[in-house]
Amino acid sequence: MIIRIDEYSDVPIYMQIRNQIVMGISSGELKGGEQLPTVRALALEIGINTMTVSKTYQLLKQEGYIMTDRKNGARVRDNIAQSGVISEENKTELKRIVSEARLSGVPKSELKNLIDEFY
Amino acid sequence: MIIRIDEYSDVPIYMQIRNQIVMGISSGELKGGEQLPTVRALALEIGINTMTVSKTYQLLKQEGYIMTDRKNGARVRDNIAQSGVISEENKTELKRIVSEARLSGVPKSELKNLIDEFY
DNA sequence: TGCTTTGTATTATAAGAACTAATACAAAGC
DNA sequence: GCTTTGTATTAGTTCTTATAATACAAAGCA
Repeated sequence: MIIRIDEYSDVPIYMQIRNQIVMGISSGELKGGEQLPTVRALALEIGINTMTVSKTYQLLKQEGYIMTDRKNGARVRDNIAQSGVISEENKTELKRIVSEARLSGVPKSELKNLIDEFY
Repeated sequence: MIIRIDEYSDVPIYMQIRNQIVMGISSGELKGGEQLPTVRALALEIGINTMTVSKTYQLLKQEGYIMTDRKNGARVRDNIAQSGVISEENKTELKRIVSEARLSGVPKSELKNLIDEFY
């Protein structure tokens, strides 16, 4: 999987990596049990510090998306816990996005189409 | 309109205010031409610095949501420009939210219901 | 004319987050 | 023993955010 960093984005690098991996898991591009690049390999590929990647993996591990150990490196978890609910933060973010889209004249149907596309 | 600040949030204060005003405009709670609180009044109410509120208003003004002048203070714009498209940032954010929701076991229908609720 | 109120500008400062750097360590495999 | 893995440590830089204390220009009003 190719990770692309937007250096002009307000989103921190470690969060951009985290988000792309989460989206990769959801889309099926990254499958359960699949090995992720080593922290050193990914840091070298992107051109950033190894600790930044390490912190990304720690975050993903804490969130339950991946597992890490010194034997196998980092791998996508097979059974990701399903809370069944959307976090309050994401709900508020969704409301903000919908509000901005609505004020921009984007029709509701287009938003629903994006849900279909991303789900 | 009541502005509530979550002091534990990662979202900066000026951005929390900005987002709540944008959502207020979209929902209709804030109407075109309506006067917003003065920077000093809002700063006092929330318990923050006046410059923080001022910067929020400058941002909203730059984005085309409000108008400010020394005569009338800050008012919601009557005719907000409609680009008709969703920004790339918001599209990516939406994809992230949908991905996380899907991995959490939230059904697609629930996301669409939220679109209906927020639009 | 003075006073008030409006948003805004200025300058300085503090605090925290993000990222880098250089190095080292423990655990496991070969 | 050597390598590779994630991780820990310590230090430092840079940027953003927010505050503080004033001050200013423009307009309304008494």
